[in-house]
Amino acid sequence: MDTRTGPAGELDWRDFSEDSLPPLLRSAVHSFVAHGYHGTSTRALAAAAGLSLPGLYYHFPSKHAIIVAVMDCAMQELWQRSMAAHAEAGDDAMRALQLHIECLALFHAHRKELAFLASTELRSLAPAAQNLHIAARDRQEHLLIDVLQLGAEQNAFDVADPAQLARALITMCTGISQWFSPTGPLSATAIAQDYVLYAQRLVGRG
Amino acid sequence: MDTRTGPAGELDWRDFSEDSLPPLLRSAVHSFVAHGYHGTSTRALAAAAGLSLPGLYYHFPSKHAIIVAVMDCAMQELWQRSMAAHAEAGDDAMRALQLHIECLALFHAHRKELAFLASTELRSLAPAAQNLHIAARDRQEHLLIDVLQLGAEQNAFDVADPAQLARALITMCTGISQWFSPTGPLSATAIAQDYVLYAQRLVGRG
Amino acid sequence: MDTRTGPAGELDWRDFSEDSLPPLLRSAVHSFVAHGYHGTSTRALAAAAGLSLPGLYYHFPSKHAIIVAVMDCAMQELWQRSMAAHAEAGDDAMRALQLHIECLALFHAHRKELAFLASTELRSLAPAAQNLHIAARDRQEHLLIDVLQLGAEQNAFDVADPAQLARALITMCTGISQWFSPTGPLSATAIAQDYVLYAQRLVGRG
Amino acid sequence: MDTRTGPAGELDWRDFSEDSLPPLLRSAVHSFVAHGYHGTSTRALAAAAGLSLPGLYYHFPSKHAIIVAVMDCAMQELWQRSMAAHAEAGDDAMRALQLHIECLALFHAHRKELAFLASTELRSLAPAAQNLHIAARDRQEHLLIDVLQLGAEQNAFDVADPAQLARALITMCTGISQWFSPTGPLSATAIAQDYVLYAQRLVGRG
DNA sequence: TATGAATGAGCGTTCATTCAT
DNA sequence: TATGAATGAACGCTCATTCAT
Repeated sequence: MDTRTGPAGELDWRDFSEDSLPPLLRSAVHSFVAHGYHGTSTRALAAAAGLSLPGLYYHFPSKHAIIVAVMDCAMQELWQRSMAAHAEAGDDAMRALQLHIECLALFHAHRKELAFLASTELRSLAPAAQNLHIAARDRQEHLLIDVLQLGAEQNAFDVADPAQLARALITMCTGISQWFSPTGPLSATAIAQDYVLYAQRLVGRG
Repeated sequence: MDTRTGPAGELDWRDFSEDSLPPLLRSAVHSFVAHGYHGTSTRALAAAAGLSLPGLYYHFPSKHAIIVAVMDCAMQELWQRSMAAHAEAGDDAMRALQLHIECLALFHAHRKELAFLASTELRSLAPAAQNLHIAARDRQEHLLIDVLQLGAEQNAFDVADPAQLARALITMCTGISQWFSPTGPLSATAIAQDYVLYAQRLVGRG
Repeated sequence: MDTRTGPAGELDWRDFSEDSLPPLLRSAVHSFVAHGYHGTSTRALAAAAGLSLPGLYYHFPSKHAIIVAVMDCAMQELWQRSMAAHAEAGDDAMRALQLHIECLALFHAHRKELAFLASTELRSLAPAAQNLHIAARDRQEHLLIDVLQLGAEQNAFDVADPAQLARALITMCTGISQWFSPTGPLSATAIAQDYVLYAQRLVGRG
Repeated sequence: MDTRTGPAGELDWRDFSEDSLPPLLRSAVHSFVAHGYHGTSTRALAAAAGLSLPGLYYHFPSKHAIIVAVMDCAMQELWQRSMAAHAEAGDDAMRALQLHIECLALFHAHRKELAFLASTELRSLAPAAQNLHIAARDRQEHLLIDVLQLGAEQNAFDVADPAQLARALITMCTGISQWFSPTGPLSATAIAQDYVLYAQRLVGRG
């Protein structure tokens, strides 16, 4: 929840040039996406990471801890980027919506595997971790609801049920992670622009 | 609201009063949704069905065959309802869009678990079954793409990239299965109406 | 142990024209030879016999009872043929040896599967049945030992250890069931003649 | 009775003082002989080896791999001993026959369980492994056929059908593994001598 | 007789995890 | 740090057998 304000500079929420995960988690994400949490064995995780099985357990206390780490990274990265986009938008509801959707779309395109896991493997978490992530997800969702609510109150948007529309917008963006391909015809940036247009239309101002 | 137009036997695509699954598959859907395919043991499936483990294997040759049966039912039911909706719409692109979205939304609300599985457990299928279901999913997707294309050509819609928008619409509707609750404040019918409005706006005619 | 003496005539111990097993046991022998007792399931037995599984259990109380029946048939048939051959031989030790070996060789060629089982699946029998068959096998073996002993005492044979030689002769003949083929170059009759010669040589009178 | 003729490293084919199997395979042989491959469970194998079930699978990838390893050892040991015996015999056909039979008899007595398995569980092997072992068995059989053929051509033996007689000799020796007991009245060496005599008689020179 | 439906026990195998080295 | 060796528990599945019909 720390949006850096120090000399190193504000986070550029549009920059996905650096990978956000340590190598071990990177390969774990790959495996989890391909076969699911329960469909991935610790041996497979170790092999994918180039480690022996006990080597894996040196870095993480359990298989569960690995997916928790993955999902923590996912939620944290999305949250920080969302906060940065929000900060850039200022008080304008329409601008906030545009940047929020752009942020969501970029994230689900550039971090498609991570994003996919975050929405898929919630059920695989132990109850405690699950509750934490549901809270984080709700917090993230409310960011958008608040934007829609604000826009509706300001008559900037024609939106009857902000919560309902927020869910529609979010799942729409989440879907990107299921079909986006970095080698496909559409760049992440182009997709994000399209989705911003979709969002404008959905709030009745397209 | 009986939309049957032909002789007895036509499907009323808005009628979800009857369950579409035999009891054994019904309980399997429940388990698979809760823990995923790989997270559900055959013993759990048998227990949920009120059977012993060999009893389960009397009815299905393998665990895999169970999820294939489930996904077959899902795709087939959605396809038949979609075709019926399409038939009701006739040649009007806007009407076709409205009924298609209504159909999708109703299905993902009323059959939320079945629909959720169909989009979640594709990766758990063996290659052959997977290919079959990818083909069915693509066929289903093209139904909507064609509507959007037609509307665009007729200038009924303002849509630049029908395939792209179709994916957005579909994932939007698919998302319903993740949060809809039959005991929640919104009925499936109400949600479907909202989503039809969303669709109209997304094609620039809302 | 009954060597028929009635009007139907003495058993022709060289005649293998009729199958000695009811069809169900016939197909069971086939399966047991191919995969062994423990490698053959009751389902496989039922299928091979053209029966349903409960149908199998109508005829036999258990899988074990089936192999017991098979082995009973094997031992009984060999015993009866051996007794008939013996009766034909009369008091001449050399003639008794010749006919005994001819009998063994013919049996292991013409009834190769049955004979193979009888020597292979003894270990699969329950203790009680196992003891019975070991006794029958020993009785059968003593038939030959007695012939050798008699011949040795009469100086018809040059045999130091009749029991030892009997085992050699018997396993030699038993081996026929492992490689004999009814479509091969050697007929059962020809093989039997060769083995009679082998036996004569082994008793030092070839 | 050290027959080594070359530099250190030549196998003494009459020396059975050392066990030829690692302990795990040793106990597996025991179990397989007692109950057959299909009648022996992996749990029984593990228990006999003093391991837990996964411990067994740490050393071997499957139950099948265990019996393959056993049969490989059996065939290889017999082959090496046979070759050494052959080398010792030189060009003399009768001497080759004598040593070959001595070698077979000693092997089937001293390695009775291993030898018993090699001739019993061929059918339990998967097709690929089965073909390999059939080839090895045929190669082993041809060793003796060639000796008989050579002796027949040299008029050292009176043998009409070398292949036929080879089978008789081999099954005769194989039979030893079924009744030999190290605590019985006959030593392996004594039995081997008897069987050499049998062989001499069978080739018409006893 | 024959079978559809079922089951307790056990199969071969793999799981996540541990620990001495 | 890293690994070879191990394990209790559970996996998907099949076994021989039964019984109502």
